[in-house]
Amino acid sequence: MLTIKEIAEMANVSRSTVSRALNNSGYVSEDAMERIKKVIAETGYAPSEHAKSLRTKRTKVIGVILPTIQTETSSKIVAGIDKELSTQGYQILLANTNLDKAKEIEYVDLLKARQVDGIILVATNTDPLLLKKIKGLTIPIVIIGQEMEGLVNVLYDDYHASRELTSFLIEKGHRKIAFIGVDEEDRAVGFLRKKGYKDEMIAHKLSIEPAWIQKGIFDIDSGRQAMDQIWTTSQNKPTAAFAVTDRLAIGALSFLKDHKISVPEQMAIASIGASEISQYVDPPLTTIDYQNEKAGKEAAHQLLTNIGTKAAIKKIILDYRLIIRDSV
Amino acid sequence: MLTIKEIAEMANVSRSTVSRALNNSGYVSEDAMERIKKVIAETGYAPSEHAKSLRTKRTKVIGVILPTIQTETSSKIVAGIDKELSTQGYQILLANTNLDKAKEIEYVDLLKARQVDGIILVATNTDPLLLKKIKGLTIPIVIIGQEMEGLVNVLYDDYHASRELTSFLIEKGHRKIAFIGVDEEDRAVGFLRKKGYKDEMIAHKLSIEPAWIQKGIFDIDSGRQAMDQIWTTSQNKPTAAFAVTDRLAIGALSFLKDHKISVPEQMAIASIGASEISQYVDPPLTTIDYQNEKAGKEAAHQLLTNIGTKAAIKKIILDYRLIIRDSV
DNA sequence: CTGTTAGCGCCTTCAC
DNA sequence: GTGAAGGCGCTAACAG
Repeated sequence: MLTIKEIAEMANVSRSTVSRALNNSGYVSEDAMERIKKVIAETGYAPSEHAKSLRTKRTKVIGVILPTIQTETSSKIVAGIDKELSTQGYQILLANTNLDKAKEIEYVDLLKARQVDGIILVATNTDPLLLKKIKGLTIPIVIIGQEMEGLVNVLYDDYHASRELTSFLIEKGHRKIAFIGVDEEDRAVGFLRKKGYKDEMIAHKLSIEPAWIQKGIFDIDSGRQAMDQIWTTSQNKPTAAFAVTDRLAIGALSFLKDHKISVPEQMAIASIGASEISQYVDPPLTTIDYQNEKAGKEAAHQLLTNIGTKAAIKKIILDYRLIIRDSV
Repeated sequence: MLTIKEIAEMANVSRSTVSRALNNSGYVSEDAMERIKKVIAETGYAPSEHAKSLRTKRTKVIGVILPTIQTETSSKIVAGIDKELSTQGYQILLANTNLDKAKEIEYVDLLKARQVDGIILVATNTDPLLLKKIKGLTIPIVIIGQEMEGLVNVLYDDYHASRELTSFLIEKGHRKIAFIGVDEEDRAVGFLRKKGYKDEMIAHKLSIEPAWIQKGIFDIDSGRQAMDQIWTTSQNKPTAAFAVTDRLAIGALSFLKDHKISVPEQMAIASIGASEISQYVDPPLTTIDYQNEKAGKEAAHQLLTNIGTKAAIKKIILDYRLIIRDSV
C-alpha cells in the first residue's frame, strides 16, 4: 500500500507538506502543491482513513442499527439518512439486527469499537438494558420510531394517527371495527397504535369484540391469517378493519379476495404506511403516510448537529397525512 | 476513551498481555486472564478497531456499492449479503450512488481509502472507466448483475429468462407482444432482456411493430406511461406485454385498469422480478423470480473466499424460475 | 512556506 | 507466561 511517506519522497517534500496539501490546512506553495497533486494523480494514492481516524478521532462514518432492511419503511429511512449524510461526506455502516434484541445491544458496542461518529437507531423496543447501554455512550445517538426518555428522538405520531384513522372509519359509518396489530413490546406500533384505536372507539361509545382484535408480525401472510381469524371467529362480523401496517392490510385484502368478500362493501380496510404499492393493490388502500424518508433525513440532520457538541435532548414528532383511497 | 494501556494498568499486567488475552493469541495465565476479563467487564472497554486495522490491515468491513436502496431488489441483495457476512463478523459499509455513474467510481476510491476488506458492486453499467478503476484494485471485488470480463461476477441469466418468458407468452397463444424495457446502457436489464425478447420473437417468425417497444426508467409511473404509449400509438394493438421489471408491469397494469382494459383477456402482462407485491396486485403477476437474496449471499460468499487469496476469475450464473399467475 | 517530531491505540517480535 | 519496544500511516504542534 502507498503511504504518505512515499508520496512525500516522490514529490520531494516532507510528509507534513503532503498532509497539508491533502487537507488544505496551512500554507503550501503552488509549486509544491502541483508536484504533490501530480504524484497523487499518477499513483492513485488514497490516504488511510484508519490512520487518520486514529489521530483525529473522527471517522466520518455513522452507524445505523435497524431491525431489517427488507421492508420499504427501512429502506426509505436509510435512503433519507444517506441523502442527508452524503452531503457532508459521511457514510453509513449498517448493523442489521434481524429483529434480535440481543444483537441490538451488541451492535452498539461494535459501533462504538469502530468509533463511528454517531449512531442512528431504528428502534422496535425500549428495552431497559438497551437504554442503559445507550445512555453510557459518549457519541451522539438519535432514535427513530420509539420514544426513549432523555435522548434525541425522531418520532411518528402513532397515537394520533391511529385515532384519526379510526375516527375516519367511524365517520364513514362503521361501528364494528376490527384491529390487526402487532406485539405490544413494540411500544410505537404495537401499543400506541392499539391504544389510539381503542380510545377512539371508546370516545364514540363503540364496543369492541375480543375476536376483532388480532395480532400478526410484520409480514403479509400474518395479515392474511389475522383476517382469517377475525372473519371466522367473530360472532358479530365487523364491517371494517384497521391494520397497523400496509403489509398486514395487504394480507387481509388477500384473504378477503380469496373468499369473495368485497372490499369496501362488506369489509373496509385501512392501514398505516403508505407504501408505494398501497395504491396498486385492489382496491387501492386507504392509509396514512408517515414520510419515512423524511424521518431518516431528520434523524441524520439532528445527529450531525450533535456531533462535537453536547447532545441536546429533543423530541421531534413528525407529521402524517391520511390518504383516502377506495378500500374504505 | 479507554485504551489498552489503562486496562493493562488496572489489571496489573502489561499491554501485551491484555492484547494476547483479547485475541487469545499466545499464552496468558488463568490468573491474569481473569483479572483482565474482570476489568474489561467493569469498564466496558472495547478495543479501537482503527488502531487494530492500522496494525493488522484488516477491517472486517465490506463496502457495498449500489445504485439505490429504495428498491426491493436492492434490499434483498443487501439482506443476502448481510446474512452471509454477519456470520463471519463482517459488516457492511454502504455506498449509495443514486444511479450517478461518477459516484460509482468515486466510491471505489473512498472504500479503498477506508480499507475495506472487499467490495461488492451492484452494477447498472459496464463503463470502461469504472472497469479500469476496478481492475487496479488490490482488494477483492465481486460484481452483481452485470458481466465484467476478468472479474468475479454473480449474474442473473437475463437473456434466457427473457426468452423463456417471451416463449411462455407465445405458447399461450399470443402473437403480438409488446415490450417495456429500460435504457440499453444497462446491459443486463436494458440490452440482454430486450435481445432475449427479440430473438424469441424472431425464432417464432413473429414480427414486432415499432410502437410495441417502449422504454421506461425503474419506476411504476414510467411503466404506466409506456403502456399508454403502446396502447394509444399502436396501429395493430398487441395482446400481451412483457415488462422488464415488476414495477414497470405494475404501472402498465394500472394504466390498463384505469382504461377498463381487462387483463389478461385484452392484454396479458408478464415481467421479471417476483417482488413480494407481485402476487397481490390485480391480477397477480406472472413474473420471473431471480432470487436476489441468494445473489447477495453468493456474492458475499465469493468475496469472503477471495479475501487473502488471489481472486479467481469466476462467472456464477444464477437460476431463475417462472412464476405463473393470472396476468397471462 | 516547510520540515522535524511526537504520538494516536494496537499487535507482534524478541528477550527474559 | 510476560514485558519492552517498535512501528502501522497519519496529523498537529513547533521551530525554523
